[in-house]
Amino acid sequence: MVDIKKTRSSCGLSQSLDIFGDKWSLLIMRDLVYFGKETYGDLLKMDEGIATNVLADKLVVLEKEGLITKEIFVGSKSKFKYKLTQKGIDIYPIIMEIIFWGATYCEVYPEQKAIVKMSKENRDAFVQDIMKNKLKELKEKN
Amino acid sequence: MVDIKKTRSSCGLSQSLDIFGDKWSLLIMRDLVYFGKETYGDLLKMDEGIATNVLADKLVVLEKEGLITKEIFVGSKSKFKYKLTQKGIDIYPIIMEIIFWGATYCEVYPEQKAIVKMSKENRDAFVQDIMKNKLKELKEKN
DNA sequence: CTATTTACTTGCAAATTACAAGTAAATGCT
DNA sequence: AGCATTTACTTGTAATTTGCAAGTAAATAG
Repeated sequence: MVDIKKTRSSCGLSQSLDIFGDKWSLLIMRDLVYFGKETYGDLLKMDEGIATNVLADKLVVLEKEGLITKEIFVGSKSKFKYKLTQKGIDIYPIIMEIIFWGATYCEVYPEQKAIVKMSKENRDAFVQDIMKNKLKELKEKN
Repeated sequence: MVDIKKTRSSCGLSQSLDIFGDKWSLLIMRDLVYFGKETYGDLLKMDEGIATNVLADKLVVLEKEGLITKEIFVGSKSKFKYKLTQKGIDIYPIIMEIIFWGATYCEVYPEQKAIVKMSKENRDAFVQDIMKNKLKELKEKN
């Protein structure tokens, strides 16, 4: 059985939304990029309370789409480590842009508002800094 | 009956995704911002083929969330005009960032790839230019 | 005055998400 | 060695969302 990927159109927006256009994927990516989470258990503890089966499903999709990789923890056979690929790291500017919007129009916690204010003043430097760090981690391939 | 909005967390990302984190909302916004569509019928014709009930539902949500307004067409009683608010226009940088990502990682049509390449070279100017135009339209309140 | 356009609503099937519980291998503790 | 716990899930079922086809009702067009 060939698994044909049905794209709704050849617009980059719709194709992207076919991958991460849901209520959970970007939150998972946020926790991986921003909060440095690495395991299923860590992700499960996210503030928003994701269901176990939804997390498991999304991780499979994100891996299949090449945004993350799954590898065995060194020294432990029962633990897996989810890591971002370059493709996954590149999602970060999108997340940041949404957080910027949210800081203006939603009632977010003051801490986030402050971070946003600070980072907006030098948007590119901020975004690129975090991405560079993630990329370095990725290349260190530990 | 008070309609309590249940937010999953006080993070701007999750709250934003509660509003437009689905497969359709941003495509509707794209057509309004980018392709200058204004009516239900125009939106229904989008390339991705949205179902009539889904479009109707999403328009209600987007209006309730203050991203768009609905007004009667001047000179026609059976037509409605959907227009972006400032809050809606501010979604544009998010859409653009996703299109940028899509241009790198999805198989988008060449035309879009070219536009992205051009606009990436001067990202801020490009995004702000479109937003300024939309804002001008909004303020002309015709 | 009939046909078409415009903006939907309705009904029902299919897919996705939510919630609770269970499982199975690995590890930690005594 | 043996039992409890951790880790990473799977399974089942209910609720919600989406997809598709059809219908409707007011307004306009010929």
